[in-house]
Amino acid sequence: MQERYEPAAVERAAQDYWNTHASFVAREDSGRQKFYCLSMFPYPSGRLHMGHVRNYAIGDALARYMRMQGLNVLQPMGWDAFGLPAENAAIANGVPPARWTRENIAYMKNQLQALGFGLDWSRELATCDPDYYCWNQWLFVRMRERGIAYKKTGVVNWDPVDKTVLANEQVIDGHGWRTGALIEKREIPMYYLRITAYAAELLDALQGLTEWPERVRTMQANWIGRSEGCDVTFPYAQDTLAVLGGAAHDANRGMKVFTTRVDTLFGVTFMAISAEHPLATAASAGNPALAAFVEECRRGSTMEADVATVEKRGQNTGLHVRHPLTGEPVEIWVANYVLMSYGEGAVMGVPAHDDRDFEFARRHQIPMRVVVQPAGVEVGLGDEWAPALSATGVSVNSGEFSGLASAAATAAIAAALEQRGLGAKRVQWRLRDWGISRQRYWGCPIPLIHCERCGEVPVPDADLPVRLPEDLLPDGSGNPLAKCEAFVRCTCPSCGQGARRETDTMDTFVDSSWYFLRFASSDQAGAPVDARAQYWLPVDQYIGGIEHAILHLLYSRFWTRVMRDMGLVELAEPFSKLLTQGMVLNQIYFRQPSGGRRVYFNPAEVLVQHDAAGKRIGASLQSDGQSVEYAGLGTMSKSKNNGVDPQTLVEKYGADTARLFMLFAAPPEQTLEWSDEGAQGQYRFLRRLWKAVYDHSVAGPLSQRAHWGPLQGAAARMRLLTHQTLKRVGDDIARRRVFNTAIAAVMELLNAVARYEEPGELGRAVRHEALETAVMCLSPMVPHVCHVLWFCLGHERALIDEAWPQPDPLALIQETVELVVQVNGKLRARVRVAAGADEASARSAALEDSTVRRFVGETAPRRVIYVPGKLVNIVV
RNA sequence: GCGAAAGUGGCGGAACUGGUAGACGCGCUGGCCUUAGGAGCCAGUGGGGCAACCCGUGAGAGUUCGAGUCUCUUCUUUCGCACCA
Repeated sequence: MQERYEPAAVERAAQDYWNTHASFVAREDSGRQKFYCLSMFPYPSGRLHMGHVRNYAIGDALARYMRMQGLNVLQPMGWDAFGLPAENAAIANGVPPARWTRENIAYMKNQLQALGFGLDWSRELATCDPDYYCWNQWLFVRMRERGIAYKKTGVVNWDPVDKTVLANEQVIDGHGWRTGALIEKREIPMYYLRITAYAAELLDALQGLTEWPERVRTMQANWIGRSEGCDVTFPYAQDTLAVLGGAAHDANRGMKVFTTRVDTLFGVTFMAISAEHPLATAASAGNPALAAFVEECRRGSTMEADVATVEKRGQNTGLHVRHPLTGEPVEIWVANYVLMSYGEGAVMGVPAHDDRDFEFARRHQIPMRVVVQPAGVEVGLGDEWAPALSATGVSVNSGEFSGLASAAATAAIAAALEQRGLGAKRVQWRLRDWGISRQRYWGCPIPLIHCERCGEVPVPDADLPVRLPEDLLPDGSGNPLAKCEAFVRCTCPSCGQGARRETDTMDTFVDSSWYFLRFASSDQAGAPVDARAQYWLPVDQYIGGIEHAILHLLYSRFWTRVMRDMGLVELAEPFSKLLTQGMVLNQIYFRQPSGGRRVYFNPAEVLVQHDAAGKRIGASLQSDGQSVEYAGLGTMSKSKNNGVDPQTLVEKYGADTARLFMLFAAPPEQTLEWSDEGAQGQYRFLRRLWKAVYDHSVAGPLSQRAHWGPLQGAAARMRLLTHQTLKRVGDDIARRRVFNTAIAAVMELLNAVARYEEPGELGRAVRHEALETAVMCLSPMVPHVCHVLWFCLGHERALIDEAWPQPDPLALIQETVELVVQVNGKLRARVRVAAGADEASARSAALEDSTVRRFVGETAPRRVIYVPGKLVNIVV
């Protein structure tokens, strides 16, 4: 063993060993309990970033720990390889997305391997490979057959200059990112997946996901958004019928809305419809002011956050509906806050009992009518009314329903509506069907053919996959597939005549909605999954960013159920246990020349000045010594120039230090702040560990393995700490899934070993056990250095193949324990008592203490609280 | 706007089930060693006070023998909002 810790050599040796022994190639074995550990696969953006390192360090630590517990572990890796950045890179550099993506994959695979993650590369997949997306297409055709996939129109962001559909990300403040043109909303036909058919099941099953973070379950439940309410039809008045003409689809019925507060029906003073509502278009015909407003609403982005924060504006159509119970005319307004994509594209306006309607009515001087009197609130319609808006109470001004409590009024009014055929109780979901059509090149082609005679025809299974041509170059103006005649021209599978291929591709969320199933049988050429999925699934531990808490996880839960209903898999829930990892942040530094734009400097180039107490007092740029401004913490990004390349870190300190820092600096679920000094500190720790093992092992092998009898003094304390550490680390990893405290525990153990100076063979044996335990406990987190140190400690077998040891109960026995003594809840003393001391002896021990006596005084305690083994609280 | 979370020393964090606030690490201070290094070792480090002690977990209230932890109000920050992945 050499004295110096040299990470490069250590890591090469360990990785060579794992590779030659195929340590991480997983095989199905029905006789062994499996553990499927999955970290979300990366988008191949070019280089690994710190978020990846963190994600995979967590997953690998868990996988290695479970492997040492004797489980049959599968930890695969793949590439979420379709997506917009490849097209952006193509526009910027003129490189076809396929080449760019594949080069990135090759580079990043090298980086992952250098970090020494225990991955089964034999199952590697990339979603841009026809072997994979073939099954997206096959599954899509099956879903279309079953009515899960269907076609309807949807709203997209349209850039009128580039004449192209933009992603939300490409819309900046309502303008196109490249052209700067004002974005318009445009309706186009698209394919949707009927996720709403599974809404109830997806919601109910959340209760069974007890190993998911509570907040993720809450967010999903709110997203699915079950609400009980009532459909209400407001019959059209004569003026509206005249505008709609006889052709309108529901002209003879009326305007349908959904409400959760039908008890406020008598408070309706207006109706609000979306600018995209058919009636809005019809009413615009002879009304220039309205037409201008509808036109204005068509501009701007489709994002809900934008729509919801926009100033609530509206325009009266001058048309009316009739109140379903009173027959009174009600004005119809077009309002910019009503979404066509949610519900019916129309809402009833009850200003006195809804926040948004209240604001809208005030702005447009629409009358308000109070119809619910909450208990103990003055009726008034000024600002003071705001807290009462959504309250329930007793119905007033509601005809025959006045005097009923809100719940009773809801039931009675719904019944009255139903009797007239103008309404019915219904459950409404916030969840909308999933639009999967994208007018983009770098994605999975939707396998459809448009034939003039036969209409829309799916591509027959035998002709799948529809291969995406890989040599096209997007230029920012529309989908290059649409201009590729070689792709578009085809023959109709049904009539044999010339036809045109669909050029829309699928949302990349489709790709990631079932990749975890494919890993179980990635070499299966005849089906998307096979019987091996039954062995490996569900994923026992899924790890990924909190930003995926809703969409990706919900789509995957939906997709798995669809495959279940097709008989392809038996499970419904793909992920048993979920860990949502926090983001990686770094400091942001900049200078702002007067009148100029901010120039950002990478924190690595910045020198921070401290005062004598260690407080940060300023920062300057290393190169010129002039000061720079500190702008706080932010996620690592190019625009803020605060990224840290993991490659540099690995080259400087090695993979083990990179992993150790990521696991030590924060618990997995919290955000993590990058710190160069922190990483150095972890490197220092690994060096100390190395030195400790070196100093111990140069003295030669142990003369004999110890037979542990009862020990005394320092040796007993050392063994106690050793086995306490083993217990703590196991609990931290297996139960709590936290690594920072596990690592801290080993640091404490190593600090104690350094202070433990007992000479002789007994001392050496105790020290040996402590060091062995430290190496064992750290090995899931820093596997390379531990692999080598394990051999240095005299073992023949590789550490990865060792079984995780049990703590020795004998070493954990303590004869006395320290009790905290409080007087009136304030800490006053500590006393040692026998381990199993009863209340009487604990109490008398506490009262013997001089400080305690001083605070208790001469009077008898009013009450004494005793928590065995922990504390005595004397109340006086 | 709606939904979800988080606020603890100079900094990252620990305190898991209501029971010792600040483990572990970084930074900083002093010292030692030295073929001088961004190395290693030792000691100190929440604030106040000579001390006994007192004060301290974003702010404000409450429950309790006891609150960082539970309840309510409030402020700030972060994440998601359906075409970024």
